[in-house]
Amino acid sequence: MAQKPGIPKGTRDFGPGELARRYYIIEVIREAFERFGFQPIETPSFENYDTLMGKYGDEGDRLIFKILNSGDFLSKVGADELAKGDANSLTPKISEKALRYDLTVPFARYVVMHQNELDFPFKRYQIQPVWRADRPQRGRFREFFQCDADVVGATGILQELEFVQLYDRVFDQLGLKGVTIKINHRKVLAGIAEVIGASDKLIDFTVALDKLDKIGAAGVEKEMLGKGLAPDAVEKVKPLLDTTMDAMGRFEKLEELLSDSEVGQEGLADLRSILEQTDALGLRASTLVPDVTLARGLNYYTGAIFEVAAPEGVEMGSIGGGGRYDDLTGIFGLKDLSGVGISFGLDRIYLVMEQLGLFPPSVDQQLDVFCINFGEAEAKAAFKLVLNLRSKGVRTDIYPNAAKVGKQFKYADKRGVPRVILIGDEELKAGNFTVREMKSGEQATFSMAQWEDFAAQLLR
RNA sequence: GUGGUUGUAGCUCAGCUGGUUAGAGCGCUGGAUUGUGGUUCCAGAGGUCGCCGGUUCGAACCCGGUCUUCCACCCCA
Repeated sequence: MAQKPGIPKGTRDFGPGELARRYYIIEVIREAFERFGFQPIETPSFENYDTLMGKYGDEGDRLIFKILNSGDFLSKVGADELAKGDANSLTPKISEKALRYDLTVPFARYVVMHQNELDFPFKRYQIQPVWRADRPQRGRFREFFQCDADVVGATGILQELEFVQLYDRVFDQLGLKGVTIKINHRKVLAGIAEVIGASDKLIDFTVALDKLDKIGAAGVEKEMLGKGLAPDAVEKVKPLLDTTMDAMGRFEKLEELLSDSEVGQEGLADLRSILEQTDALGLRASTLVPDVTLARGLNYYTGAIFEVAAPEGVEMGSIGGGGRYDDLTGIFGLKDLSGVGISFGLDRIYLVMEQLGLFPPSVDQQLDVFCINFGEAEAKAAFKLVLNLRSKGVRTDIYPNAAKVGKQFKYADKRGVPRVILIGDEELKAGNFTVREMKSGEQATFSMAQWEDFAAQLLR
């Protein structure tokens, strides 16, 4: 009895057409990473359970895929414990491994484990899949690729400036215009919380603030009150919730509000200087915008926070994010090592580019020449020519058997080949090959001896 | 994890208040055309109606469960 095949929800197969486009994006990102001096690393797809758990907050823990122990996974569980049915205390006993949830925490683990081999500041990039046990939606998958660049062991905002430029270079190369790079600062958020006397509720406060776009000022106020923030504290935040004001306007309000907060001032100084210097350096495809409501990665970011929004009119969550974490390696025992990094969401960038029709046609053309097979003797000569063309870097293929010519042409057409070579008995006798341009239907005949000229012409 | 939604041919979808043999377009295969694709014409193949169970004389259609899709939360690339 054959079973019906399927793949787990939130996962996808990729066909040749999709992969050509994905590789194109990856190549642009990779080239940019290397141009900016980052070095590649890879880490295992699964880590020890304890390495990942507790690093992303309660919500994050829930979304981590746990791997069931091999063999008798119940051997360490007592009968009474099993009967209790408490999943939280049971899980660590039956699972010692978990699928990578992001690339940042594994990187921190890598840095700590290899600290004696690394030259600091260490700049690495990493392009690998990560897994989250989330409920899928458009642009949200349970298996997806992140493309991360981080530097550890470097302080000073030159790094932040560099990451903004890196984002911009990639989006410019991809032809993705109108991207917004939003920036905020963890110390600014801490400053606001301090000024309004809600330092102990920092996370609740920022999570609520982050929803301004979605639920509006009234919704944010309601959520803050619901989370137990004092009414007069919420009142003080109100000026920041004025959605009629643009980003810079709200930024100025912020400067007023934070005049008495030392942390707040530190954050503002960073932000101001990143904004000013970026302004002076210029950006090609994107805009850098301060956004007080931006709050993410609260469990480890300590300085600047980035989030990248797709161009206006495209319905898509963030296509990138990042920030500075002063003590990420601290949890693994290596203190006082500052890190900053950003991430590109490959799968979402793909969807945005698809929607905007930004893939160049050349990406979809994966074969330069296709050779028709007319029979044994003809194919022998043809195959020689095919190998010659391939040796020069021309992407060439030949039909494996002497099927009907019409069928072979149809196949060539499906593969999107721009030109077809014909070597039938006429050409074979004369020592020629005929080239048909599929689009125009024009045909030209070359002498076999001219194959190098023909190849050179294609590669121009 | 919560609430909702979707599932019929390879793809996009029809299918009436439950009624006989479940349809269309595109695609696919073959032929018209044994050295010429993308146009045209002709013929053909392809479905346990997501899966399991229930109600009924009778279920693609109604009910329950389950899986899947998409959406809103939560959170996030």
